[in-house]
Amino acid sequence: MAADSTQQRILDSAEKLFGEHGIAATSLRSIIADADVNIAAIHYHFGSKDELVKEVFGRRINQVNEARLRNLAQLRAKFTDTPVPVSDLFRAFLTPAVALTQDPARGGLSFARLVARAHAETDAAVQSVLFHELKTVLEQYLSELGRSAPHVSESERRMRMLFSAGAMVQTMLLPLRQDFLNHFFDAKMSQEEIIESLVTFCTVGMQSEPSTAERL
Amino acid sequence: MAADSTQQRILDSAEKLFGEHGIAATSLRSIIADADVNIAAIHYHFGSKDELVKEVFGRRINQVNEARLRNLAQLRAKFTDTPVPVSDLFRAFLTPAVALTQDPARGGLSFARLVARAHAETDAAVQSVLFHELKTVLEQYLSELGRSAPHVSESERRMRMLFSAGAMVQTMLLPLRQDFLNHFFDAKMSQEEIIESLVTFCTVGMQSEPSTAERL
DNA sequence: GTCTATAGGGGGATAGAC
DNA sequence: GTCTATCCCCCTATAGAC
Repeated sequence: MAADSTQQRILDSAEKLFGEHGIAATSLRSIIADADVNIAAIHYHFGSKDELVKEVFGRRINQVNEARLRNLAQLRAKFTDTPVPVSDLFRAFLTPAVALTQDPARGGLSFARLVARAHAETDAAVQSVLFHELKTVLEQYLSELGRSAPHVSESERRMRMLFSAGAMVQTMLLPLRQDFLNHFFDAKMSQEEIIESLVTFCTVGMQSEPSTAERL
Repeated sequence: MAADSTQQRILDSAEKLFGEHGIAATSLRSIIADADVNIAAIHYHFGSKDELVKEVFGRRINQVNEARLRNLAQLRAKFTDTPVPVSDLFRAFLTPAVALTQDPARGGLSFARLVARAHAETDAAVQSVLFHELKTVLEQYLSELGRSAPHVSESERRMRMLFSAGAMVQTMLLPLRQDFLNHFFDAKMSQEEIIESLVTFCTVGMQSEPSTAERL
């Protein structure tokens, strides 16, 4: 079956190992060992390590960004006369990525880890593949936020969108740090509770008046 | 002079290259080329690459965390009867790290980049060196936040501290992405404005009532 | 403390048989 | 499409002269 083809097994193993050890630290030899394929197969199907990296990202990035755009379209259809509530916008934007974190069935956890890594990456090639489609999505959400939070300046909205993305990335990394942070977070929160907590955090942060914090 | 010693030059170059390309992708050979020293010197002074990594982190992590604790002590001395305002707590916590980002004089930018990378790292060794002292600092701030934001549950406060750290990391990475994000942020904000924007974002996020977002 | 030389291993990539 | 065998490079680390 197609899901167990050589290409698929290589992509799955590469995604897992890239996420665990980083791209540079992952050798093609460790990938072929994990995927139980031959070293030559990786060059036959992908040509080079760089091309393999692009394929690993390309396979999943689209599904996250497409889900974000679908969610946004639904909200726009629902709120025709009034601006979409900011909390709904953040829930629509954040859920597809964070939910991937707890989808161990199809290796979502590995990809979540890889995305989190990529967000801290400054390499131009990785940045390019990661942000190419994300930029379009961000501009759409920012345009909608212009209607939902008109009292906040454009540059401030973009700044706060960056803060929100940062909070999201740390949330995505959370399941991967159980060994270390188990005693830092005493109470176990469910996935839904974590997402709602994140949505609230980003929403009030996006909405706040610039001078609000001085009184807090 | 001591600042130009072989060890210092190795540490400076290693910090710069680790931040730019990642630890695994940085060879000792590229470090000695940048530092203009001999390959054997690196082993003579540090023993191995792993030990060098520890030294690179150890040299600067302390100064950030010590500044955070100094700032906290000052606030505690200033607010003896009333709780310290949340905004002051975040400013005290966030400024030492973010300010490092724009201290190109002594390579602070390189280390900021490295720290940002390390925050997305799941490798146990890196996590250990990064969070060993940070944990103590976090617990002190969380303890103070317990007095300043008593209406928020303990687990929610810790969650929101994680979100804030994520926002901080993305802020630290900001100066490194000028090539890509120049057209995403139209208006240039000063370092002080960025920090204040981040402080406001984290403060209102930490303070918010759980049900607040539903109305936004 | 600093150098050269080299050991010893692992890396990506390719040629050519099947 | 998949295999074996191999090329050639770069890597970390060390030995030993100065």
